[in-house]
Amino acid sequence: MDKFINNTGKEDKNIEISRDSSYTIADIARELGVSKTTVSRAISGKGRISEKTRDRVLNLIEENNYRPNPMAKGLANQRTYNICWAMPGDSTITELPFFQRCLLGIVERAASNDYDILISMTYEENTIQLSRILDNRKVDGVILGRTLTRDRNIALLKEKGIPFVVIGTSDEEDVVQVDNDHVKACRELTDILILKGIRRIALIGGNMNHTVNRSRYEGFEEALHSRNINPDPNLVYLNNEKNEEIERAVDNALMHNTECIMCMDDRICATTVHKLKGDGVIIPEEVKVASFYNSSLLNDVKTPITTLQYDPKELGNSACETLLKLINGEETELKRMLGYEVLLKGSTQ
Amino acid sequence: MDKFINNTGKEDKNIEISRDSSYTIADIARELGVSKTTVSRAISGKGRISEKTRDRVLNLIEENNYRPNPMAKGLANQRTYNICWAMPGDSTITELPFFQRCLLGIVERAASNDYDILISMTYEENTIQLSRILDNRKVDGVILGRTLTRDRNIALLKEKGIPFVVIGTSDEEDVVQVDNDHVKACRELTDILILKGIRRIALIGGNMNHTVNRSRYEGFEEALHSRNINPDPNLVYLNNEKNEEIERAVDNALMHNTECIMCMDDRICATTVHKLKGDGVIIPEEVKVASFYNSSLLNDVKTPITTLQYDPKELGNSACETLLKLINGEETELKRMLGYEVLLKGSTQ
DNA sequence: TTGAAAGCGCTAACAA
DNA sequence: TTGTTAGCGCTTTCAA
Repeated sequence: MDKFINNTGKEDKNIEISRDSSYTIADIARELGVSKTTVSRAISGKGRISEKTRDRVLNLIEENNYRPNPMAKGLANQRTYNICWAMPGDSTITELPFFQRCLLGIVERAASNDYDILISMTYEENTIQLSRILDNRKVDGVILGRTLTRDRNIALLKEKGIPFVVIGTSDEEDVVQVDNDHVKACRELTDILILKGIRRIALIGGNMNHTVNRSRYEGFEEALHSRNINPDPNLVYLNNEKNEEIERAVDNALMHNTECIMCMDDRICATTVHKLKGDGVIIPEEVKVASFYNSSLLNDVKTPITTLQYDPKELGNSACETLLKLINGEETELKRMLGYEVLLKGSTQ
Repeated sequence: MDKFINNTGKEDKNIEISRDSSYTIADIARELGVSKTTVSRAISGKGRISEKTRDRVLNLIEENNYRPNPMAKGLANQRTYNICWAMPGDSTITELPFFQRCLLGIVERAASNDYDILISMTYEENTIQLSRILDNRKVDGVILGRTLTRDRNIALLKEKGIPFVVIGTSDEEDVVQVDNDHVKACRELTDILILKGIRRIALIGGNMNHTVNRSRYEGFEEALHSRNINPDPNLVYLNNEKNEEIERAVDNALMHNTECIMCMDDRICATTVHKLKGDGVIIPEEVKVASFYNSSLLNDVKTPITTLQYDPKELGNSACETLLKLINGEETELKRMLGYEVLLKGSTQ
């Protein structure tokens, strides 16, 4: 422990190195016998300055481990150098690793541009939390973690006129989006199952206010249509939130002779698999199972599940990159689609 | 959608209400014919001011939905009004709902004091991410989400001299801690099992560099000792990280005739239960199972598992409250212990 | 190429 | 009770 804590020699050295935290641009200027302006120019790289003086300044800065005071810089530039990560606060969703993984990508990208991430929770019903942060002007832009149909948070963001990027899809114009191509991915996975000769595919889905679920449904339907299969309304179960609802849907699907149960996300799939096991239904012999989203929730399942796989960290990274461009007034695509993978496993063999 | 987005009437009204975002204290002063100081005093409540003028100021502020510029305020006060939430970035841990739930409590408490949360990821091996945020001085204090033995992040925080609170336990002096009483909780749960007549209790544990795991082990051992049971070294398996290691531990425990497998956390428990099921071992008839931590990971298990239960949100809330006190120079306890619940379920009957 | 000075929006010591 | 003034630490215009 001594090694880290009580080595006073090291501590002293550090105190010397990092100096007082209120070591300012003025101190540097004085030590070098130049003006604050010159120092500022050396740091920002803006304006003319001789190589020689720039190097002198930069060296001293390096030596003293000087960092500009972010608030002074912010006040002068009218910037906070913070980005808001607005993630759902609903308890069922907080459990999912998806948003944590996005965050990892966001933090990484932000840090490399000397930006930091401020957290806000969002809710379907109200926008007060996000409102507070926007009103307080603590951030230069916002990444919205999920989209809803008629999304009140998007409305709020537009109203406030702050740069923002959504992870997800939105019908509204002028909303910069980054998303996986759920429609295409789900169409492809469904189509593969159809090509395997499966016809009676059931779909158990979640909240249809979430645009991601709409996209998944759309892809599913498109695949059926393109193969001239009429979707059986008895096999489509949407808007299931609670475990009991999902279990009931499984019962109904079995009753209607489904060959394969398609789950819209990993939580639905975990519950479905658990229910099937409890009922002694064997996967894939008696019924096949596939999921439109993969996560560690499905790790502990005996039969590996056929799923679609995305990379949430890359999503976050990309969303952050796009937002930084917006903030800096650079051009960006309005809609950026990231890839996916189809993982065919034992549950559909 | 119109209702939220295109109601230009509403939009206009809002634009009028929230005014230009660069509406400042000087504008208020001018409109009211008073000085900026007076306005500042009305807002902060510091210094003498007549009720009448205060009300006049406050009313105008309300009307115009004025918010002080956080950077100007910060620059003048030498405060950021931000708190850093330093959570583990290791992928296995990011999956756990624990830290998200803590965050919920932290955000809630911070917001009610007009503080915001900045994210930093921490790692066992390096401290660069946290270093960056501290050097940049974007936060007034830090909440460290977990503690390690010989924790480099704690060393860093001490060195920088920034107020901080850890969630977890630390041997070092002068570290303000908020934690559940793991030692006591684990002792109690273990003791209950002993009282049920169980003698051959196996323990499968995780990384012993994490202080939480040390505390759990301590509680387990204390219970055995106090009942004069000699812990069988063949039944204690520590430092298991990968699933294969856990599964091997389960095999060994069964081989050594364990009556009950105690898991140090929910992930270990989920893997253990899955492994037992796969091997056709029936819970609780052939072997009992209990866990020192409960979470949604254990929801989808057929036999409900006996566990200890904590409230991570309360933990976050409490840590944030404590940190705010530290920042404001108020007194705080050095160590705050929160409660727990013992949930006896079918897995130990 | 460099510097003086004003300004970003707020606080607080001091004076009135 | 209120106002004047001088900062907080940085950027930027304008002048040298």
